[in-house]
Amino acid sequence: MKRSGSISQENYLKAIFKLQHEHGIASNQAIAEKLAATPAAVTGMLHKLTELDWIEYTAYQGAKLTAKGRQIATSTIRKHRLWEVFLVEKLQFKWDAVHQWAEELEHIGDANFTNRLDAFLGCPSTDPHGDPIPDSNGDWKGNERVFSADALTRKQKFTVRGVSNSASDFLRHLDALKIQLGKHFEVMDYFPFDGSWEWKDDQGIPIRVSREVAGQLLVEAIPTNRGNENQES
Amino acid sequence: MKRSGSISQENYLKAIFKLQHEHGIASNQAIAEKLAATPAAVTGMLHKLTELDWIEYTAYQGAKLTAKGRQIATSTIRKHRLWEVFLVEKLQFKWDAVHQWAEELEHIGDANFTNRLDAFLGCPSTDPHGDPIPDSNGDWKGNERVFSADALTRKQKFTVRGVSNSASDFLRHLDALKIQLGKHFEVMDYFPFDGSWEWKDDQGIPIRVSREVAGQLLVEAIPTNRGNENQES
DNA sequence: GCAGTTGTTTAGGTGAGCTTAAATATTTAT
DNA sequence: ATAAATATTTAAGCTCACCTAAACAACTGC
Repeated sequence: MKRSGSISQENYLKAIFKLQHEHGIASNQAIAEKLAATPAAVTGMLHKLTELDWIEYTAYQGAKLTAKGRQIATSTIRKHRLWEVFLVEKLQFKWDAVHQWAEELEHIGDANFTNRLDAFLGCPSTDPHGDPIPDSNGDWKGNERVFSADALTRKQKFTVRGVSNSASDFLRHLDALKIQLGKHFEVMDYFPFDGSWEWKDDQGIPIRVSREVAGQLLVEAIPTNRGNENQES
Repeated sequence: MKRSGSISQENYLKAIFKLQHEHGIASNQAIAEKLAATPAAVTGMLHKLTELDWIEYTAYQGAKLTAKGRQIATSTIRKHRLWEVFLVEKLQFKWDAVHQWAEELEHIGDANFTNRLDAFLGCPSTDPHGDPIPDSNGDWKGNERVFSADALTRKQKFTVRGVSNSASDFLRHLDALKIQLGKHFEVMDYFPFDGSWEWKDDQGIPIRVSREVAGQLLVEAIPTNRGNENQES
C-alpha cells in the first residue's frame, strides 16, 4: 500500500487536525504559520485537499477535516509518535532531539507497517512528551485528569504527565530540573509575586519552577483522601 | 545535521555507485534504466551532480563518483541495509517485503542517527539478503570467498551467503525451497541437461534447484580437507 | 569510409509546491 | 456607518525533477 497523500498534503492535514482541536476550525493564517509557508500557498493546497474530499473548506472561513481527512491525519500523528518512542527507547535519543526525525519518518509506511512498529514497541499509549498515541482506528484515549501545572494547589501531590510545548530548549530545561514524565512531586509553595513554585520530588529534594515552566507542564493529581489507587510503578 | 542531497540526488549517487562497481563507469542509459527515468532526465541530473562535485562526468562517456559522492552513496546504502535488518529482525517483515520501505527510510537520518541504529541492531555485517553493510567510513568487508552457486562442484559442502537478485518473487521462491542465508547444503548431483542441481540440506533432505535459482544464489564453500574451521553457529 | 543504428543531449513543456506582490474580502475601531 | 487594519485570494513566476520529441554524436557493419 502506498502513502495516502503526498508528504506536503499529510503535513497540511496534520496541521488542520491540531488547529481544529484548538479553535474548532483551521484558518488559512494559522495553517500558514504552523507550516512556515505563506497564506497564498495555503489557499492553493486547501483547494487541492477539498478536491480530494479530505477537508471541507469555506473561503475566508477556514478548513475542517472530513472523515477521510481525519483518518489520514490521525494515522500520521500515530506514526509520528510511535517513531518518537522508537527513537527515545530504542535508539537512545534524548526527548528533545526526536521531533525532527519523526517529522520525516511519519510519512513512511502503511497501516500494516505501523501496526508492526506499534507491536514492536509494546503498544505504548503515549509518546516521550506525554502525548497520547492514537490507536489504529484513529481513536485517542486521552487522560481526562491531566491539567496544566499552573492550576495546582498547595500540598497537592501529582505526577508529571506531559508537556504542552515540545521545543528543544524547554525540554532541555526540564532535564536540567530533573523533571521527567511519570515522576511524582508535591507542591510545597507558590509565590504569586512571579508565579513561581516550589515543589519537592519523591526523594524530598526541592526544586523551583518558574511560571513559564509550570504553564507548559501537564500533570495529573494523585488522590490523597483514601487508599493508594493510581500509583505509578 | 541535514540530508546531504535531495532524495532524488541520493538515488542517483546510489545507482552510479552500483553501476561503477559493475562496469567501471555509469552510462547515462544504465542509470536511466535503474531509476526508471528517461535518459534526458539523467543528463540534467548528472550536470547538477557535477556542479556539486559529487561526480565527474564526461559527456557521451559516463559518470564516476568523486570521493564526496562515494561517501554519500555508501552512507545511503548503509542506511538502506540497516533499515532492512530492522524491518526483518525487529518488525518481523519477510525478506521479500522490506525493499520498498527501505528505499524510503534510507533517506532519513544523519551519521549519528545511523550509528545509533547500527548499534541498536548489534552492528550487523550483512543485510537480510546477504549484502554487506558498509561501516560508517564507507568501507566494506565483503566476503571474498563468496561465489555464485552455479560454479559449485559435486560433493562440495557450502553455506548460502546471499542473493544477487532481491526481487520479491525470487525470494519467495527461496522461502518455498527452504533456502535461507547461513544454511548448509551439500551438492549431490548436477544435471547438465537443464543446468539443475540436487542438493541436500543439513538434515539430509534433498532439494532440486533450477539453473535460474543457482545463478542468483551466492554461496561460500566449506573446506572439508582438514579440521572444522568456518563452522556456522 | 560511409550509412544506419544506438546512445546522448538539447529544447520545450508539465505538475507540485512554493514565492512575492497586488487585489479583494472581512473584521475592528471610531 | 465607514475608514483603517487585517486576513484571504488571485496572479504571475520560480525551482525541482520529470517528460516527449527532435537534433546530434558515436559506434557498428559492410
